[in-house]
Amino acid sequence: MPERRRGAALEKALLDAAWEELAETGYARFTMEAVARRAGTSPSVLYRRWSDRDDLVRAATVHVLREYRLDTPDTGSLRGDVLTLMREINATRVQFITVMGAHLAGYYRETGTSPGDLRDPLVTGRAQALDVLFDRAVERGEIKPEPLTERVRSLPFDLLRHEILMTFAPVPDDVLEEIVDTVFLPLVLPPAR
Amino acid sequence: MPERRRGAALEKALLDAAWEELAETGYARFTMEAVARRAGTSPSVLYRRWSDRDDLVRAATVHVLREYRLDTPDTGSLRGDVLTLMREINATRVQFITVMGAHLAGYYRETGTSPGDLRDPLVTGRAQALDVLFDRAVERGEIKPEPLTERVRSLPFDLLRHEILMTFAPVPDDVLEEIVDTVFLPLVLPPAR
DNA sequence: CACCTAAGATATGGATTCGTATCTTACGGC
DNA sequence: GCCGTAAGATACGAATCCATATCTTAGGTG
Repeated sequence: MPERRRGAALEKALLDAAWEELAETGYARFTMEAVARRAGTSPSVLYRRWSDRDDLVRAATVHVLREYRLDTPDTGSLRGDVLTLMREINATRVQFITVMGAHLAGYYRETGTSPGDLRDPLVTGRAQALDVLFDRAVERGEIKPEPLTERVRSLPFDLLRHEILMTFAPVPDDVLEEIVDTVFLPLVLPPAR
Repeated sequence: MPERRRGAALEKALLDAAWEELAETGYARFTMEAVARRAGTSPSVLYRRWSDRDDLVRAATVHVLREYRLDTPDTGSLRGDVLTLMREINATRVQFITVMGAHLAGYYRETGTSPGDLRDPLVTGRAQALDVLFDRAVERGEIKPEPLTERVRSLPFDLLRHEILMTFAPVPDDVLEEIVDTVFLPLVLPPAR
């Protein structure tokens, strides 16, 4: 009677369910049975694909990671571009950052990894978008052609991530603007005096 | 034969054991039996004081929080003072920040709180130390008398916390210096040009 | 249309842990 | 030196969850 999913479609449904479960109940209460129930199937289907709980957690994380991609904004100013990126992250990644930073603690312990190991692939992807963005700012004459250090370039995003990790919630927009206007831009723009 | 601890001494030993257990095995594998074993006693002693697991976790966190206090450095320069504080945090608080930021995820979920709620009492305590420190920098003529925003004042510590949360490890000293020299000081010192 | 693979349901053994109950024994107060 | 309180040990029922095994059935393949 019920339609029976197969192959890739089923696998995606399982991984999505696992991720949602991770986000909602956390790693400590992450059970195979709950994932199966959420996906509308049974534990056997999970064990057929992943050997145990941690294997599934790892697969779900990688799966979600692959879906994330930011496209490069072009608002005409460095301020607008960076703020657009931050707003995008703030609107779509709070759950991911929360899970990555907090709920996976048990996973890190068992695998000897840390949140940075999950973050790095994302960051290198974003770094390319940032390259374009800073190049355009140089062309417009907004900033000097000397390349910025990686720390300064990632500064607004590090601060945003920090805020999210402290509050487990989206960051108010005026805080985003504060970060850009009182911390980031003063460091990269030539002093206006 | 064995000496039997009582009252406050016993309670402190129990809370310390609970905290160590939290730091070493994480919240997910935090069991009453393990805490009791580490403290050299039995579960009944724990249940006599705290109604359940989360109650003990909460008490242990508050207990450790109360013990933390930074004394205000006076090295003769703002750079030295801030770096001294950062090195102190880096040397003594990595475990606490890791537990606070990551291992307590389950606790936050149940209590509806977030790491920021645990951090705030610490920060307000530190803010007073920072007041003294910035006042001295003004007196020395290092920085202008206009008060800095809270965001800029806490910037090096937020970045330090962020680094620790990403790596679960102490931050290399040259990274601390990089944060201070390429991000913090350029924002608070008058431009040297 | 017959066959085979895998989906999905269900049962289960084993391990872990929670929280309570019961008992003995050390220690402090009087 | 007696006595009550609480420390500490031990046992236990109930619940949870992991991981596997077994079985039925849907759906794709030929």
